[in-house]
This record gives sequence, structure tokens and C-alpha cells, in this order.
Amino acid sequence: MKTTRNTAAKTAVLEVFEKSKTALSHTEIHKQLNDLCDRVTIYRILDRLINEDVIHKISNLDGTVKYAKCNHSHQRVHIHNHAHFSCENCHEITCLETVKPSYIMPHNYKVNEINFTLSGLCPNCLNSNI
Amino acid sequence: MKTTRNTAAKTAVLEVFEKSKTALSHTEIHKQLNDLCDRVTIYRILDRLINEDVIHKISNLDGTVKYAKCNHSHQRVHIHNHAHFSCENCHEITCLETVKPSYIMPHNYKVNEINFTLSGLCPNCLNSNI
DNA sequence: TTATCAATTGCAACATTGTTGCGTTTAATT
DNA sequence: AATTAAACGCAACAATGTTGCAATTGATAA
Ligand SMILES: [Mn+2]
Ligand SMILES: [Mn+2]
Ligand SMILES: [Zn+2]
Ligand SMILES: [Zn+2]
Repeated sequence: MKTTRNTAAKTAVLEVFEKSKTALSHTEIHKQLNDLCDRVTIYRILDRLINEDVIHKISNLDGTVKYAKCNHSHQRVHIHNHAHFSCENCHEITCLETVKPSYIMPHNYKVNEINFTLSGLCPNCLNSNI
Repeated sequence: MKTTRNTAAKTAVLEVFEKSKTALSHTEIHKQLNDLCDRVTIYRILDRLINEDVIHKISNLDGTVKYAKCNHSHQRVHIHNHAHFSCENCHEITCLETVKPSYIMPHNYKVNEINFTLSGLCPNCLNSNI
């Protein structure tokens, strides 16, 4: 099988995730890295981190895509079954690890992954909007 | 307020939705219309139909965006609180109108919209994969 | 430590998706 | 039929993501 390597760029990307409380887009990561590496490299690092189950991808109703660190203990084969909240005002996306939807599926479907994103106003923006 | 008009292109787009059992991407609609109108016009029609609550937008984990007819009775202010299923094999996206997630939100969030997409294998692909 | 070699990177080129401005056309109303 | 704002086509642009390939580099074994 393919082995994976620790490179300067990969380490830097991980540090950016470590420091951030909210999910990050490819562009946001690129800006924070300040030309440490190429745009394409970041895409490839994100792909690898997803395969390694270190981060997960969040796709939003408005078309934006963000990534966040997985902060469950590392488990083989896990579903990211928590909700994400996307603020319509500040556009920050946060993992709501405690919010897990329950639902009943019809038979004959095999579910591998779920994506549950709520949008509206986050606590910060809700308070400042009074 | 702005009035809305019925144009040939808009009617054609609606017919395409009427005929389809699954959600459609902008590109799929464009191909089915066979150059009846410009690419940009379709984007604008989709925007209008969303505002009129005739269709709704579905954004998928793989980054694709599709649209489907709303088949609830037309109501002012409604949330599309049903699930969508995205097949990893045939890439068809279907509305699961009966599947509605239940969840408990922390306080201080105002939820305006939800997006609940499940991916895996649809009944068709599940059967043919045995 | 040094040689090895596949994993990773940079770069250029490309594809797809969506947006905007503006002059022209057209649906709906008078 | 005249009016007029909505809708349109077209061109140009921006953002996002992908691919091929040669050069670089991290990890491993000699
Ligand atoms: Mn996770
Ligand atoms: Mn609906
Ligand atoms: Zn906010
Ligand atoms: Zn399928």
C-alpha cells in the first residue's frame, strides 16, 4: 500500500487547523500559509488528510466548501454524523459535535456518509443583531 | 414589488423538472433544453424559481449542486426539511420527502434552513451490485 | 552517513461553474 | 398599438478544482 509522508507543507496546514475554532476553506488556508506552498499542493494535502481521517469536508448550501479537524478519537471507519452550522451573517462554519440527527431511512438504501448542515445566525451574530 | 413573467425558457425549464424523477444540475438542464436558451439564462431562471419556492437547491458533499421541484403544497415560508439521497454509483440525487431528521440545537442559534444529504448506494445500484 | 526511490511538490495548462454589465428583446398591462 | 420593466443573449470575468510532468524531498535500508 501507499505510505504517507510528513512534509513541511502538511505540517503547516495541520497547524492552521489546530489554531482555528471554525472550519476553513481552501482559500483561507492558502492565505494563512502565505505562499509557503502552491495552491495545488494544498488541494492534495487536504485530500490526503481526508483519507487519513484527520479532517472532514463540509459542503454548504451556498456552494462553499470548508474543512475541519476531526476531534473524535481516531477510529478506523467512522461516520461524521454531527451537524455543522453555517452563519448567514459572518459566514463562519462550526462543527456542532453534540448535535446528531436521528432519522428513519426507507429500506434498500445503504448509507455511507451523511451531511447535515444548518444555516441561520450564530450566537455571536444573533446577539449583535438585537 | 417586482413582478415575475412567464417566458418560453422558464416554461421549458419547468417541463424538464416535471419529467424528471431525480434532482437536476444546471448542466443537465442545459443539455436537455438543447440550446433553447443561453447558459446564463438558466442560472437566472433557477434563481427565480427558488425565490418563488417552486424548486429547491441541493448541495452535495462532492461539490455538485442540483435542483429539484418542491412537491409540497405551495406555502409561504417553508423549510425544506426533508433529506436527500446521493448515490455514489449512479450519482442520481433524489428527494426523500418522508425522511425528516430530528435534532436538538443548543440555545442561541437561529436556524433558517437545513441541508440533510445522505450518500451511499441507492436501491437500484444496491441490487445490481450483489 | 549515503544511496535509493516512491511520495510529494511546483508549475503551467486546462475544465467547470457561476457572476456581472450592458444593449436588445419581449411579456404583460394600459 | 404603445409603454415599460422583466427577461434575455453575449462577452468578459472570477473562483474553484483537476491533470500531466519534471524536479524535489522524506523515509528507509545499505
Ligand atoms: Mn470526524
Ligand atoms: Mn420544498
Ligand atoms: Zn455569525
Ligand atoms: Zn444509484
